Amino acid sequence: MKKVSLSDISKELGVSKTLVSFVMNGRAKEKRINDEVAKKVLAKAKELGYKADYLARAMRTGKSQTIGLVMADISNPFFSKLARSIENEIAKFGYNVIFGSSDEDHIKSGKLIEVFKDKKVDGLIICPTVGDKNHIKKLNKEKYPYVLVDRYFKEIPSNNVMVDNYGGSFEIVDNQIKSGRKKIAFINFNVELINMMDRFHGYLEALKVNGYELDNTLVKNVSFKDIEKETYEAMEELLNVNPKIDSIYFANNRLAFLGIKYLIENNINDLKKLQLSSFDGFDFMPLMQMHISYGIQPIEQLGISAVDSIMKQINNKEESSKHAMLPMDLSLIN
Amino acid sequence: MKKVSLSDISKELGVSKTLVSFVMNGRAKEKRINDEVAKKVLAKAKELGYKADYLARAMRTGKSQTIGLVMADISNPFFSKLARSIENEIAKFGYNVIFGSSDEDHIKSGKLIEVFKDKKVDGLIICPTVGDKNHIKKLNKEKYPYVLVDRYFKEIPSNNVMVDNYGGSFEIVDNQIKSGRKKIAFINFNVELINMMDRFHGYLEALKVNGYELDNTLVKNVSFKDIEKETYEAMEELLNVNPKIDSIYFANNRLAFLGIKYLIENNINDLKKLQLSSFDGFDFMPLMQMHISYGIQPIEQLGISAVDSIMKQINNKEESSKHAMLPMDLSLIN
DNA sequence: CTGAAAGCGCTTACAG
DNA sequence: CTGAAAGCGCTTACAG
Repeated sequence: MKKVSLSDISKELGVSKTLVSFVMNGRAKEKRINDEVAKKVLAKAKELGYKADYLARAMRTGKSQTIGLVMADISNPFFSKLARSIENEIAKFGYNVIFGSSDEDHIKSGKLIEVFKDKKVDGLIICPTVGDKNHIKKLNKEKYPYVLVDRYFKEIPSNNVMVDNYGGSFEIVDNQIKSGRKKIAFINFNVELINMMDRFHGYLEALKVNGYELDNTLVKNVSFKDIEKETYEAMEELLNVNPKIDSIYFANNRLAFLGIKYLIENNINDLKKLQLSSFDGFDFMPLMQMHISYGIQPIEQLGISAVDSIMKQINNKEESSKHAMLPMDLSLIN
Repeated sequence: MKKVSLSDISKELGVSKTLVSFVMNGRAKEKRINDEVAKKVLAKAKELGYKADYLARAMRTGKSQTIGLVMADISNPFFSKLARSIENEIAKFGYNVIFGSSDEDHIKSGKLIEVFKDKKVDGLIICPTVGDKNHIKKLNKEKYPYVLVDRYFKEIPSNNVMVDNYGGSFEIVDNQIKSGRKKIAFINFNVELINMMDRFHGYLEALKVNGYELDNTLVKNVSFKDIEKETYEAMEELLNVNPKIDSIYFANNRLAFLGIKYLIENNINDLKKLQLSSFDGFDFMPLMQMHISYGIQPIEQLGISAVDSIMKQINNKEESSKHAMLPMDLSLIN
């Protein structure tokens, strides 16, 4: 089963490669090629099992029908669901996706971006890390099609698709307050990711609107690398130093998972005394010992919007710097 | 920042493209190129910011430095963790991975395999679906590098990396019996995936070894597509028809999740009466209301072994049809 | 309506 | 030790 090329067809039929190429690319009408000839070409192509060589075409046209997806960690459910949504949506355009995980390390994400560009992806979908500013600036300068997902930089113009972190966070905390909680602790990451900052600001605003003072001893920031240890430490400090805490709000599901793990391991499970909430959840949250309020991120829509943006850019239909924001869904417990 | 090509360097330096190519590919010594000349080339390449065009090279050499990963569903934690393991491991060889989800549909997986081959991936890592036999046979015939993961076909030779489904399943059920359970129900998928069949056989063997009779009313098989509804139905039938059931064993974590959801929604949570076990788990299983015994699949090792196999094949170091089997880890509750 | 030819940026057999 | 040249399989401006 040796490779069939354009020239095999052209030779067998005694026509030029040009003609065959036009026909195979569906440009027969446009190029006003004789119907009979076009049919013959198509038939012969089928007979020989011709399939255009992807690499040759990609090299010539500069289009690879592939996009690159750079995110923090494909094994994290948020990202794997996002990846799936992107896969499904972009398949509609005949595209595939090549992916890489940065672990929130901008050295890694920078390398991934470069490699994917080398591999001539037609566009990039990126969940940028804090240090990715320069990479984004570079993409802007090169006018390389890309869209940021889940995070962006206020000071750098970009196409991006975001979740309403601020609004969702506000609602969750506001609900805690409305259900009578007085001392609401907050555990977040100690990085300057805009999505995490916005969640903090939502927390602040909910306090303010309800006439609560911010108590800095109630706010803990843990590092991404040492998340297990530091979350445990944060829980311990919160509960020991401040025994009046009656609610803990986790900035994401991983933190919530670890926090709940701590509580269960330490037999702290009186939900009347201590209520829990999390910015986003896992499927299993409703099945746990510790009931918890949580937000539901519109992950599928996030992927759809990202693909929409990148495909518009690839087809030159979109101006740059479009900021999209999707609302959160909430599962609240009183 | 226009593209710098080989010939740019060769022109500037007055040497041939051949020479530049050799130097850039680290074959200077081998080709016994003058050290001075080689250094000059390297310096000029650096000065100009030369980077070999990936597509041109790939077209010429037929190597894309990319592998294709075909699995059931990237958003399923098992597969997303596997994807991550593969990503990490293959990065060590300078490779990237392009992925696609088949949803256990062999039409989809067949298409993915074809597309990835079109895109000239150097190898494929595949979690095959039941209907993929012909696709695998075709790959065998073409001698295309691939390795099966998590499933394989007994009647078709292949390189594959498996988990010890039979042994792990045996241990789990044996543990239930040893802890005094008399009527152990089993919920599985109704498909002929070898991994699921092996889990069933492990269940059978544990019964047999302990002198239990197989009671067919205790075994339920649900479909992949209608999993939620059918798992609920299975749970209902099991518990109503057979009130003496004192243990339910789920063939995978998704089934366990749904089964537990059913139990919680129906307030059935007396673990003394009804014990639970699952072939594989989720991180959160220890945190749930319903305690459950579960196996822990060596996912990371699965990815590492798969990459090992595929890279050996790509580098022509491995004969075909190597069957690897990795042991399960268990988290058992009495 | 159709074709000869150039070119994308590499690699490599061949020649000296 | 080095180079001229062919070729991978396409696409497309140009010419008629």
